[in-house]
Amino acid sequence: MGRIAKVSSADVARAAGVSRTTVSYVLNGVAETNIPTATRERVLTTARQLGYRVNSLAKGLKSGRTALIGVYCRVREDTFHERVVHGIYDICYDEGYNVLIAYLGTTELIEEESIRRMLDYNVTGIIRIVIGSLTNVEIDRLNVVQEREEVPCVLIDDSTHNDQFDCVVSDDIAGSIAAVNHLISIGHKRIGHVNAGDQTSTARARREGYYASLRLAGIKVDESLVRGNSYTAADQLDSIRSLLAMPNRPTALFCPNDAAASIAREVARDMRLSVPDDLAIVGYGDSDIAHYGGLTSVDQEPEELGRLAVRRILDLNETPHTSRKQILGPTRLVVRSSTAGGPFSLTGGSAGKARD
Amino acid sequence: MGRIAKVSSADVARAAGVSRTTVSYVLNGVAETNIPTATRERVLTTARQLGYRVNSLAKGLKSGRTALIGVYCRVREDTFHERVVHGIYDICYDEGYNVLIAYLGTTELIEEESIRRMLDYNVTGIIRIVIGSLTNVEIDRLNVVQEREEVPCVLIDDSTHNDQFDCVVSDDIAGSIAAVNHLISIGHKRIGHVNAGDQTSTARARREGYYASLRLAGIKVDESLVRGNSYTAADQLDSIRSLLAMPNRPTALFCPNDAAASIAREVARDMRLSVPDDLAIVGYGDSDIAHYGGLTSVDQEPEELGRLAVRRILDLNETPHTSRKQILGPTRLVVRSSTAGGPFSLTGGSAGKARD
DNA sequence: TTGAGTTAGTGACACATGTCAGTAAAGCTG
DNA sequence: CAGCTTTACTGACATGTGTCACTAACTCAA
Repeated sequence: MGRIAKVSSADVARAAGVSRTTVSYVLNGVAETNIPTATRERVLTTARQLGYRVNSLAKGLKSGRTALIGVYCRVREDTFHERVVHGIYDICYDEGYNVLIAYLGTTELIEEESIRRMLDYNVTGIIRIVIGSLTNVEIDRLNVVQEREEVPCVLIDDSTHNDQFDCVVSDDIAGSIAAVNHLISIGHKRIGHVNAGDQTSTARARREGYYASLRLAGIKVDESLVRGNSYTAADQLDSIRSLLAMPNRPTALFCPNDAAASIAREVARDMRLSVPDDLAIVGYGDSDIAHYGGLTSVDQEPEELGRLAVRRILDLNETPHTSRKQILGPTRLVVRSSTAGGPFSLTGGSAGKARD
Repeated sequence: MGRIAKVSSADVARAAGVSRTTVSYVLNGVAETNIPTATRERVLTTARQLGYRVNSLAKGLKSGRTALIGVYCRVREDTFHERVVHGIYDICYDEGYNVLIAYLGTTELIEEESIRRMLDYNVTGIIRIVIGSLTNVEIDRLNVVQEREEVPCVLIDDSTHNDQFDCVVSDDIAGSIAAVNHLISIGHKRIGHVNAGDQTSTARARREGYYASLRLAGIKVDESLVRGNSYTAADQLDSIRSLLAMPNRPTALFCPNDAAASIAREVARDMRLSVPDDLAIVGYGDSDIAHYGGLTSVDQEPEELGRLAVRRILDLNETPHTSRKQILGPTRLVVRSSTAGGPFSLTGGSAGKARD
């Protein structure tokens, strides 16, 4: 009934009739020592029989490093974080790592303390999922972690500081080009862009992709079709209303996130504009909003961003002093009824599934 | 440049001119030993000056328990998980705990191993976020954790096994009653329910709430208005189509999740039915789908479920042998345009915010 | 036979902590 | 001032590892 005493390597040693050192050598596969296969097998089988598991705390205490990876972000925003963390766990599981997570609020104090607590567990690395942009205080703090504590840090979804930190971002330019190319390919020429400003690297890249696509297609850029300067919903609502109020309004909108696309559709509904006939809409991120709302969108495959980040941490852990690297993740256009017409169906996209 | 050597309690002892034992007593506030305030202060200030932090690994190794709480779930489903984990972190932060997270796939092996890894770190407790229902294998495994390893377990969002496990669920009956009451209050009498079957406790409770609300209002239950028997999208699509194809079809639908509500709206659109005039729709969960799609929905406040679960774990940790408890979390009806009409606005609900 | 070299393995330390048992000094009491 | 109690503190052990340095036994060529 009571707690089962955990078996230690000493227990295994006793049962196998060897010293604890031998057990350790066998279990860690130390190459320099030559242990005959007979005893090696004997140790391994008794370890298995006793259900031995290495004590992660003791191991970490001794070695100064645990198989833990810390992940944190400020606040929840649609399903992006969660998909990233899912990808992070994928690789961590395969590599024998565990994931320590923190959801910070807006207070600086909490961030400081949360990072310290991760370091208290001697994590192998820290992944910061960035929404928006980092403050100077945050940058300094991460620099301390990286330089002084020598714990590798990787940023996800922000390449603004790619000179100071390793970062993993999805290829927003390629994704945006695919999105706008799609609109062009179904006949649109006046395509509006809900600009999200210069603050974030994602907003800059998505706008850049928009311009690039038009250029590639030989469509002259009309600057009056690019409006807005932040990701805030209020600003997006304003931009969309003003775009659709133009005398020769755009026939399609490329939005930098699904929230904006969703707002656009609601505004269109208010204006009695039919989607996609009067107005085609493309969002970005392939969130549940897009999946369930039938919005064409660009999937950033956040899981893959998470996987890439973990792999980078593990690389840095083996060869610490490589130069900073920016890694691009894939994107994928998911076409739905907001650009394609036709009746509603359940297919397409990977963002969401039914839950209870 | 190099790694800063971490300060140990021995360093503090040396600097303060006392023994390590004294440092330990002061820092842990051991009551039995009488340490004069002078030395106590001296120890505390030198600890602060040196930036001393207790080594969580050594502490955990010695005490057999770490300030870690393990959380795991099978797969991502809209934003529910993430909001729960956010709430979990809230309390964990306040109480000095860290959160270990695992996103399992569908393989049994991964679950077994993931739990074992958490136990390898001597976690204080394990929280299982249930989507759908538990298999017998899973139940057995959690029982082992709880009984043999004596690590408290709490289930979130499933009360089916409330005799064996502590669980935290949102009050689905109350939430459903509020939702259906709302439909009744705006004049609906023929209200359909997209039934999600008997497999999950949430589905049962939401259906029960539907019946209860009708009964309270004195509306006779028409069983032909209750269709479907699972949470799968295909089944829901069938049920909704069949409900809306009835000769005297319902004027309102109460759906057991937002995915179904979203499907209902798309089906209505295909049928040229106006929402909410021809058909009012209420979802459940207040996910991003609802928030951005203007769906009236019931917010389960998943953060609160997470908070309650952590508090329960901490309680169980202090007084282990209390009997199993089922804890109910609050719900909140969020009215939007799918039942209320009026132009689109940005207010209402807490599920989502704009992100980059 | 002897010295060198190999094989197979072990003892002991260090990591940072919590805590039990012990102890020297001081204070108090009769 | 002996004897007891209290104060203020410490030494030593235990937790489970990884690993360095060391050794006893054995092999083998000269």
